[in-house]
Amino acid sequence: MEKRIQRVKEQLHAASYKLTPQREATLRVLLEREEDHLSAEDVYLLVKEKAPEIGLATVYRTLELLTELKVVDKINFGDGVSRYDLRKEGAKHFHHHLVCIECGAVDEIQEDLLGDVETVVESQYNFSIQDHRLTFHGICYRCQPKKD
Amino acid sequence: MEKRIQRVKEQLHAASYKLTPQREATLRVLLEREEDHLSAEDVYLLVKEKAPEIGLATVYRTLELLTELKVVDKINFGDGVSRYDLRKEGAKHFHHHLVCIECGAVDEIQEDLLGDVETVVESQYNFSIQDHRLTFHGICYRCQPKKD
DNA sequence: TCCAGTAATCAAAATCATTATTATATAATA
DNA sequence: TATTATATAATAATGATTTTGATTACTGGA
Repeated sequence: MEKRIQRVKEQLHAASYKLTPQREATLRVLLEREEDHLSAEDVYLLVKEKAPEIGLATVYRTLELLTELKVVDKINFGDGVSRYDLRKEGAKHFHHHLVCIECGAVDEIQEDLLGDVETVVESQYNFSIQDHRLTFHGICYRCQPKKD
Repeated sequence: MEKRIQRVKEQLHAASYKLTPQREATLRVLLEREEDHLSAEDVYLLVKEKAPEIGLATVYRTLELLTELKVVDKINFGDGVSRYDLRKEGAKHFHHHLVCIECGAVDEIQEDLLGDVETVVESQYNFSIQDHRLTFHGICYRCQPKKD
């Protein structure tokens, strides 16, 4: 954990920003809740536990900054709020999501399923892919009708 | 064009809604601008040319209704506004998009590239897929650096 | 150490997309 | 025609996000 914070600190410095206590607290929340897809509000409430004097605007600015530095991904599942996801280190690509229409859970797929598809798109449409976003909507394993 | 309007009219009636002049004007805008990905505001401004007395809320309600009937798809590219796309008739699946990070153009891919991927996801994650959304971000053919 | 200049912060107000409300109009039905 | 349900326009309200203005913290010289 400390190592990752250290690395983000270096990234910030490289872009001539500083790792302030507020930014560090925000980052720690993101690291602790790595598996979740937190909204800005969620992050704010969690950061407040560590640093009660922080403001919502600061959290927004920090998340935006981290997005810019590609430390986090800003995702939008169409539910009206932006969510923030820590990028796996070294991951070039956005991972994929399974959104359950029953319970609303969002699961992740880490593997890159799109290798072949990308090749087709690149050549057929002469489109130079930087990133992709793939979301499946359906019913997750937890909500599958039980057969008994 | 008239045929498609007629068909939507039937769909509306089947769900006990009516094709009011405002709804028809909205639908006509969508048909005329089929290739675009219009925001609610865009649609509103265009409909206003035909039917100046229409209100923004009515456009929103109409778009919502058409989404419900699966006449249009409501898409979110993460730019803060929802966009509305007429569904190709008979299309079961959402089509895919190529979003250019240079010029902002949004192109469409009609073919379903995800058949194999879906099979993997369904079996491996025990996830019953209803729909999918795939967006590639990159540089479109128009913005490719010319080699001269 | 003191100071100037910049960066970062908080709190509050502003903005933007969207939704809810309300009163009115229009159409469908008895 | 009287009654009821639907749809509408205009406006207000909402909720997420951004901007603003005043304040504070940090940095590198005199």
